[in-house]
Amino acid sequence: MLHEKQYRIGEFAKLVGLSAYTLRYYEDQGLIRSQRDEHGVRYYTAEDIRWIGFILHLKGTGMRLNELKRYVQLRAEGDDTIAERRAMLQKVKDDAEADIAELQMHLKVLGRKIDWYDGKTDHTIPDTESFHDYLQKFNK
Amino acid sequence: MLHEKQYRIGEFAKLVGLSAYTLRYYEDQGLIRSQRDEHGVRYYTAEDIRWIGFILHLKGTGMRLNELKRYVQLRAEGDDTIAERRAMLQKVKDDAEADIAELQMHLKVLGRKIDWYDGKTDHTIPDTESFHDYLQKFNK
DNA sequence: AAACACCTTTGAGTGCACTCGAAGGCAAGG
DNA sequence: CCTTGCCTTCGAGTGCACTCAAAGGTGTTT
Repeated sequence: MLHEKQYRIGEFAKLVGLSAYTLRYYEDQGLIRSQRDEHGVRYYTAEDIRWIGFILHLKGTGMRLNELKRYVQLRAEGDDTIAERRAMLQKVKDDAEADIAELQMHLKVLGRKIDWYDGKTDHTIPDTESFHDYLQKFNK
Repeated sequence: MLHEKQYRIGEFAKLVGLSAYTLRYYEDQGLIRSQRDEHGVRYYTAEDIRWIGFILHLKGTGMRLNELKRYVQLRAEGDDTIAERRAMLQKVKDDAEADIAELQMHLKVLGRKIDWYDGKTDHTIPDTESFHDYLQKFNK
């Protein structure tokens, strides 16, 4: 504990894959905190790595900075806000799952277009068959 | 054929779920074309609905307007560009699939955080166990 | 006659999340 | 002593894809 490694912003930035600019920006926005040495220089610890990691997971699922701010604020308010935080995450999760479903639907059509190109190229699909007609076959 | 329904921009916009502004913008960008009546007023047909539908699938998989422009341009150049178009679509598909994989990885953590909240709420996870510790259990 | 839907060009505004530079200053290391 | 890395505030710039308004026009419907 006493000797936990401390990272200054430059090193920390590389470690978490963000720029120092972005880390300061996130701090301004209230998403992260930093400790300061006797000269006011920021430093971070392993705990901060975990926290950034977590918020990057949230961001990665499509959560916006504003929501993230709200989440962080609730966290600071203590355990009474667990239900609300849980609900936020659930919504983000549901939304992301809906996004995936939609994406997969689009990908299906894209895949069929690729197949159609292949069919045209190797003449297993007649020259006269349009992609639209080809697509229709799957909607039965 | 002779009596195929023609849609003016307002009606067409509603039909495809875009604004008239956006349709004109897409036309400027060379993504779509429109026919004109004797007064210069745009009109669209069922064929245009299919085309917009297709480009919305492409956009939906993360293709950018610039790529879409390139794609449309290749299409206009004829069948010689099929290989290149196929390759574009394949790349977009691969990228989208990678995005989904990443998203699912983030969602996994998010789901575990939700479970952890539930565990805290119903006391099936000890008060002392941090989310980080809880998460570790799954990495074996 | 007015309202409505469309047309044109042009240019500005929006939202999000950074990203960077200026300007001025402190402290440690080679 | 000079470079490097950090600090501050502030404001501007970036990229993408729209989104809209201005200003002036045509043609159709009520």
